Amino acid sequence: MAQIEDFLESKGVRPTAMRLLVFKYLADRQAAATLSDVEASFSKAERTTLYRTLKTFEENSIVHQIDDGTGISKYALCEEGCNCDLERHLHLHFHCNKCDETVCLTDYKIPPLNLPKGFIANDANMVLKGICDKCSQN
Amino acid sequence: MAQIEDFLESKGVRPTAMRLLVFKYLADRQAAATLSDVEASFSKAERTTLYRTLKTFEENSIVHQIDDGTGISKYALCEEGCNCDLERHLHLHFHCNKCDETVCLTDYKIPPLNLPKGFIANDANMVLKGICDKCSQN
DNA sequence: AGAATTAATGCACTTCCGTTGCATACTTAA
DNA sequence: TTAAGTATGCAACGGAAGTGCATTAATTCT
Repeated sequence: MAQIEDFLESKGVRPTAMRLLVFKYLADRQAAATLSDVEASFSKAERTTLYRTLKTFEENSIVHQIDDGTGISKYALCEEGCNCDLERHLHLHFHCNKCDETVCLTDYKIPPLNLPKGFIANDANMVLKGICDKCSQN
Repeated sequence: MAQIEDFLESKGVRPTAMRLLVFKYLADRQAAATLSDVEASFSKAERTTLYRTLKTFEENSIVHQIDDGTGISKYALCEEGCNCDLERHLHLHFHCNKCDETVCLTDYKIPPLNLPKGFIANDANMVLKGICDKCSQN
């Protein structure tokens, strides 16, 4: 917990009790979490507070937001050493149609592409959909 | 218009007046359209009707839905010969942060990837974000 | 330490998009 | 022409995102 505290401070985020708990929740989780997911495990906390906690984390490059095509924003901790501002999380995300969970495939970078003249890309989002490793075992 | 009529029928969709107009609207447009876009140009028509028109088009592989990360579904006509059911529209989409329009880059296919063991992908979504050709000229 | 300032939280409420149910109008087939 | 099926219009719901404001907690300054 003390480590988390230091970490949040190093990111310029005040380590309040709420934030520590939310961070821990995300850290203990393999899959990306929606606001509702977080809400469900902190029944005592306000939706808005959790919403703003996630926003704050995102603004300070502690989590990254994932748009996996379900229409609901999900959040996942940035990898250690992931310089979010520069590399913009250009890794893959995988959404399982069976368990409906979305995970980061951090080792898989989005392949570079030569776009048509005039198009300048500075961000990318790539989501693969199918059956994840856990679900394909059963 | 008669061509459109035939085309819709060949796709198993009844060519009603509304549908012909919506199809024409999409065909005359370069960028993908949101429901609101369509709504705005058919002020006399009901939101729901347009909504269902787009759904019907989608179900019958006339348009494909695009999730460009703005959180709002967009729709674009399928390319001629695009066998939506089989190839699943695995082309790129480009979202311009300046004009907020999303276009299909139909010539750019999503590059194949070797996923980790256990992951089985059967669909993919890839959206690049930046400045489009029109906006980069100014 | 105590007052003043700044930041975080809680509560209420709004907006926007997607979606559904049901009644009515229209089309097609018998 | 009647019956069946389909499309449209209207009303309403639900979920998620977001905002405004009052309250509480934490920090800073003197």
